Amino acid sequence: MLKLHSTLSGELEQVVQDESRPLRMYVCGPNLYAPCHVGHAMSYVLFDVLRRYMEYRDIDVQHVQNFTDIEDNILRKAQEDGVTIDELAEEHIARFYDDMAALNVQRAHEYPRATHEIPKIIELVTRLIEKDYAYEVDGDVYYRVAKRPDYGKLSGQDIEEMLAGARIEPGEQKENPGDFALWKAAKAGEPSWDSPWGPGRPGWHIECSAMSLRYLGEQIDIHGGGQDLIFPHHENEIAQTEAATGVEPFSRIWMHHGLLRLPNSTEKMTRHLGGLIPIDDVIQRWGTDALRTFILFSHYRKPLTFTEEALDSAKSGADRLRTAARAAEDASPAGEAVDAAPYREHFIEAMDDDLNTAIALAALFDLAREINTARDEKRPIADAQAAMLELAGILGLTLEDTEAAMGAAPFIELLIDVRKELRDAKQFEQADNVRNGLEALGIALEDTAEGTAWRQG
RNA sequence: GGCGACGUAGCCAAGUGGUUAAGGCAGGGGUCUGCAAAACCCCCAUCAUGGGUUCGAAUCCCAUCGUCGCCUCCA
Repeated sequence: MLKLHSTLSGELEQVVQDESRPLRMYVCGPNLYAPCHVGHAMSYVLFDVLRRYMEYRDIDVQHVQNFTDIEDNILRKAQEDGVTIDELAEEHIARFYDDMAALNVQRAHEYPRATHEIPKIIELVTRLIEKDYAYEVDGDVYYRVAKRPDYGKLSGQDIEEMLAGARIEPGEQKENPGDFALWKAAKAGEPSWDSPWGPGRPGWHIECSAMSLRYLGEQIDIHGGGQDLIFPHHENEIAQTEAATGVEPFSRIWMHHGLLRLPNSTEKMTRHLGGLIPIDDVIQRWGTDALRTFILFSHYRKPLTFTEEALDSAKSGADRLRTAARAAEDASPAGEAVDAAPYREHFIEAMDDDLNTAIALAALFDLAREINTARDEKRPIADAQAAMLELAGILGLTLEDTEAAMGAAPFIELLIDVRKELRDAKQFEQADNVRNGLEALGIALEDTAEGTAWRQG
């Protein structure tokens, strides 16, 4: 039984699928004003692993992730670049899909965009006004926080405390400093949509509520995102959605992960501050398996620091798994075959316990050792290797050589033949030149009793 | 100031009351090899500090020091 920690209850909650429908998972996606960085990769890889594992455990998942394509940063960036917000969004959505493919992240079932959901947003705001949870002032619509006694339940904040510290920006006409905008009246030059309150645009939090309601219904099973979204974003989503539907809790489980920190710093990575690391840079240098291994080496609720050393270490580890999973079995194996069952059980036990990927990986490393030992002893390993690839696949690890290396395979084989002739002639110096030359290109040769194998090193 | 986390070997990191504190990386010593590489074997921590609770604590409590996140637009 899979259990996940919920921020709302502070405890482990059982993940169970309602028999009448798929399990509903909503993950907060990016705001589309800049490319995604490694911190986003960490988030999306985590939820990808969660989904893959749930599916492995025969849970049918409906996975929705939003694109927020209207908010202050996007308006500002579009203006700076002299493009429309739509053009800006399209550019970053295309890049997002490329990044997800490179990360081996499975596509969500739906990727709704805020600006494509305006009717649903207006409907939701209207309902909140009707229920007296929201009020309109000069074309702005605000959520009335004080009407919700349990406001703050997710972040553990006390409403009185928060209101004491909050401020009203100039030009805002809130009843209460803690109130937040559901709808913002259009300013000159900004894109806007017609609404019962005049032309305007949605506030920051409302789009997620609207999209979640439209694509997943009034109550969902898992709502996820980074810990930086707990307040105010998710707190406000809960307030809006529960007020509008009367259904509590809006999401059974609120799942939040720790944030990635910058190298040479102890602070989190964020696009506001610069110094970001684009996802494709990391994948080009270390590879997808290494990046995913780096992320999964620690528990998702803890912060993680991005360092080159840690990525190198993760890459070496991933290579070790790949070597064990891909090594050729002896031509005529004999003796006791490796039994992967105990490792599979260990893996499942770890994953069930709030997605303990560090222990799940440890189980794979233990299995790798046993496979390697059995291979040395010429015992059957193929079944165990298949099990290993299956379990690694749950973590989204392919344990494959890159396409570039695969494309070069015929040439590498040719050089191996040449080197063999040199070795047979005891011309070791020249043979070593071939090997060293390949190594410089990232190809390592390994001489075995059956001949010479090569791999990416 | 409020709320929430965290501090385990050279590095990353699991473990949250009870056999010898997972796993990875790096390092040292072996086996194998023409030499390597890979692989395998062996070695490498008493858990920030100080108290306390307990038969027993890295695990619970208190204090101290240090670090981080959130407290309105960030995964």
